[in-house]
Amino acid sequence: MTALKEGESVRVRFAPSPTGFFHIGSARTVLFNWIFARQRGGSFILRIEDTDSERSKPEYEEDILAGIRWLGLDWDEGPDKSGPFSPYRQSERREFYKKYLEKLLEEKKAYFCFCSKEQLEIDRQNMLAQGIPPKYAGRCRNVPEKESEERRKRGDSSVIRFASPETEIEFNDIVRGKVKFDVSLAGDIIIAKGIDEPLYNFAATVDDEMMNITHVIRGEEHLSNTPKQIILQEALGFRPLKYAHIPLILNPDRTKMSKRYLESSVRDYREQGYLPEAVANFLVLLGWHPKDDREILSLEEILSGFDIKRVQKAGAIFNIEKLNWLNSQVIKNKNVSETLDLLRPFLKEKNISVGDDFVKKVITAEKERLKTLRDFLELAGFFFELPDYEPKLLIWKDNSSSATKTSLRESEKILNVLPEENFIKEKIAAALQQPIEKMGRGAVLWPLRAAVSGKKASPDPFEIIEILGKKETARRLEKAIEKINSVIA
RNA sequence: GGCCCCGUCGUCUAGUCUGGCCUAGGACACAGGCUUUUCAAGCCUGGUACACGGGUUCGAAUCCCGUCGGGGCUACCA
Repeated sequence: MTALKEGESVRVRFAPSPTGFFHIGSARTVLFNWIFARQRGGSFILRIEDTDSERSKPEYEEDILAGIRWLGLDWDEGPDKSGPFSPYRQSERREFYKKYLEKLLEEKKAYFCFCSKEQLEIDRQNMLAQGIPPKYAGRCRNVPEKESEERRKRGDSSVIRFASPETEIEFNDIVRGKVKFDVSLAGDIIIAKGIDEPLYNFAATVDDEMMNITHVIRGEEHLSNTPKQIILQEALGFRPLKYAHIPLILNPDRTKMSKRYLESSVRDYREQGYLPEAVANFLVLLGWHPKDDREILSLEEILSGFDIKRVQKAGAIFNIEKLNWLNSQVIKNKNVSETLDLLRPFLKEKNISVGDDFVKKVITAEKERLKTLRDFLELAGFFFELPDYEPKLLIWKDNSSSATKTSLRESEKILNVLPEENFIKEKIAAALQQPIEKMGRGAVLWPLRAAVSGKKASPDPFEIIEILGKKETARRLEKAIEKINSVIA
């Protein structure tokens, strides 16, 4: 990348439109922008592009802000804090757009267009039928000033079009290299619905200039908007910007990621019990790879190793398996109290309210099995309440029911005489040595484990018994014996 | 359809600019094994990829051309 001039600092922005919950693809765009700014001591600006008042909702804006914070990222200027270029919400900046719109109109670089949507659609179909690329033919480009004014006064509905130059635009994209577009193919684009209602390409161009943005890092879907914004900049006498279009996140069928296949909003992942570190780590790995092949990275490590020039050009399929693995690794690296705090909202959801000490023991026993925090509910639920299970679960391999009963009885007897203070796994294991020698490990331990967990898979019985304690273990063994009796009878 | 972008294991990718060190490396997933009372974790082992076709070259995943395939955009959305 070209070095910046002395004293000039990097300013990047994330400019979402609050028309839906914070999307996972947007999260990656934020991440890349944030990294870019932080690596260079620059500024990261958050700008809300809510020019579409129909679709924009305050709750979506809140969700976006909350999502960015959740990821552990921050911004220097934005709608919630004042900054040198306030306001940072486009709906509050209409006066600026109006000023530039008037300038364009005055200089005859833009004009009012009175064509109806219906007429436009007919034109479109005609061009398509003739095999010509559909674009606005410029019918209203030469409407005399007077007539235009009269028609507007009369109340004829109109939009503002940019009188697009017939030219080719070439720019150097940081990730894709040289990209060339023939601007004339797009025709005269509509830049505003009216003098107070700017549209995306126009508003974004004005703001990027006014907010002193130096680099635009955004998703590939904006690649074809770039030449439109460049011709607007040129017409307005604005500075040129540098661009980086990052590859899209894809569905398994390689189309743009959507709800059809996978959860696509950040809040979904949070609610499923993914941790922000894992999500950020995963997202940055979609399109970029660390030089030394170490893939489990903290934000700090990402910051020191990431290089936007090395990001992949092709889109990347969202591979949930890898996210799961990364998430399990992050969980494994948390200590017990951290994990407990992370788990609290999930526990609350299920109305599990037992002492922290007990939950901590359960966490220790189950932590390495968790892919997500939510898994804890399913995996460790039996510690809080014994699930109902089939009697045959108690039977080890092809042992008989009566042998299973004998084994369970034996274990029960031993555990009943084991003093409460000796309910720690080593002592429990030692106490059970005798029947194990007599009947074999599987014949003793499988029924025991099934009895205290009620599940096909769980931590080992010694650990479970220690956590459950003498009383609860006895209760569960009794229940198991009842069950096996019912089979025998 | 038009414009633009892209194309290395099933997936994410290293390598491509500056051709040889690539009999293509890593990770996830998968299979097998070790451990073992189950599951998980951990450790070990394994298989699978340069889209295709032509060139250029002593030599191509890497350079050139073509073909095919995929995607994005083509709004009075962003």
